[in-house]
Amino acid sequence: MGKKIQEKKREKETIGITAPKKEFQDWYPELVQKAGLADYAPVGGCMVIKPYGYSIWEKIQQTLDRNLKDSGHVNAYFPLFIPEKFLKKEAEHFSGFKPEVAWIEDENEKYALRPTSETIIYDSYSKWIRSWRDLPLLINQWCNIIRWETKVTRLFLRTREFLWQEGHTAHASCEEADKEVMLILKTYTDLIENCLAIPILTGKKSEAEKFAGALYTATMEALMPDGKALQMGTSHNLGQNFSKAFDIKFLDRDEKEKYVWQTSWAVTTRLIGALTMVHGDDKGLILPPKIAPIQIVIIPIPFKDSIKRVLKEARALEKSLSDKFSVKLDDRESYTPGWKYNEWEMKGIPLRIEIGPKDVKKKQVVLVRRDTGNKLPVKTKDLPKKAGKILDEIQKNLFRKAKKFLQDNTKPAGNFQQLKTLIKSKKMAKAGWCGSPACEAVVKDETGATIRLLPFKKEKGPAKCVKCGKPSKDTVYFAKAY
RNA sequence: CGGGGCGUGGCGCAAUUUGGUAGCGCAUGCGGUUUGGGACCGUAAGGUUGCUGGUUCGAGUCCAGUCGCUCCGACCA
Repeated sequence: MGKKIQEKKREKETIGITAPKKEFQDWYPELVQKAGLADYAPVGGCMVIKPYGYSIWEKIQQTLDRNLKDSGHVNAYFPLFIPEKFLKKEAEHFSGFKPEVAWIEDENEKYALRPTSETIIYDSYSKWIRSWRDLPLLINQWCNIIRWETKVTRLFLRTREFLWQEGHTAHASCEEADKEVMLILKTYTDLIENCLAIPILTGKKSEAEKFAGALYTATMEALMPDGKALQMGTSHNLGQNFSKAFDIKFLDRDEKEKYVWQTSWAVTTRLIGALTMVHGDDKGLILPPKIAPIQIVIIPIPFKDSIKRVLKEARALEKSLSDKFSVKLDDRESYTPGWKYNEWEMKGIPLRIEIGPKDVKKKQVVLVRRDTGNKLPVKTKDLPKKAGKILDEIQKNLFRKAKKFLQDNTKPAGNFQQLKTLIKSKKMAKAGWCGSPACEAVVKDETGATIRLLPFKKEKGPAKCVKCGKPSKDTVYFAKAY
């Protein structure tokens, strides 16, 4: 008897996620696969985004696309293949991307599979832009990107092909381009903090870390549970580097011919990886309500003598909730309620409604929060209002928890030894920097950490450079990165 | 690109040490009983052991090569 129970227990442990979040290296890929987000592909370095994972991407797309269109951006599509001579036109850009470009060729020409589309798009811009009246030009593209990484480390975070949107704008002045960079940063921040509930730090990249070919790069950085920073999105002011290389000129109001000022910016399917890592727990994924493809799952408790009545009630619930929320009624007969609880918890559905014969009798349902696991009986008539309120709370709670993690794991480093210790203990370090690339390089060499960003607003911090001890120019954030 | 690990039904594993013709759990199909936290009984189907070659009467097992996946570094969204 004891033996049987033991066997039973062991079996149970093999269902669902077996690795706890503490064992982060195992937990993450297991969760991604078991929650139905993605799978390994039969092609080296590539992944299959499964329907559930893709539906999260679609939610991200919808949210961002709407906001971009509201601020005057339009979508277009450019070729996957970029002639080598285009890619070479901006020297810094080319040398930056060269190591990870995949090529195909025919008898006439060698083509890059786009690692990013600045060059192919700006060839068109040189034809389209003639006058100040053509500006600003605000175009976005949703597409796939190829970067032939030598090795793949993680689903969603590093693959040879991934999905993204890339915005490419042209403006009459540097100030306008600056404004665009910040507008996009704000749009991204809204997506990432308000919808994905992931707190971020924003600032500029150092010269060493900026986009190849940019004047400067604005970045959003989030901290993952293993202490590594994840770049969530970037927005670059390209200055006139590309417009000079691609001859994108316009006649301004003052009748003078000028080169345009450009920006480019992107977020990728990597956001799904961040979402998974930041909010997930031992039971699986936890999706913030604003990005969850399914916000509420209804699980009927079927007893033989009451199943019809319960199902009828469950369907009525689904109908009454579905104009306000995205609802799924799981009325599959071949799975027990307990099985379904675990399944939908693994998939991270924020709110579960249980309804059984007892509830029908009492004109109530039981609400269960994914983030806290709390169960709460609610009168059916109060349900839409109450559900909305709880979903709001879950959204806020997830952000609050992630914010606390970010704060608790960001510590000041007064000297190099402290910096080393912090990085080793998986923290993000706030430290002074004299501004010299040499100090930056030594830190990277000896700790593995890079400058993730220089905050836009100068922050108070250690007065001396963490490496050389000279007066600090900026307070910056160091961390290892994905 | 450097170092480690692993490739056996869909998934997780056993059999490899000592060569003898592949087994278990989960999942799946069917029949039935069930269902308030991963139900149970019965039954069926499913594998040229990553690939190529070698040794042998005989290879999942030994040898060589190769491909893939994965972890740790370097590089990168």
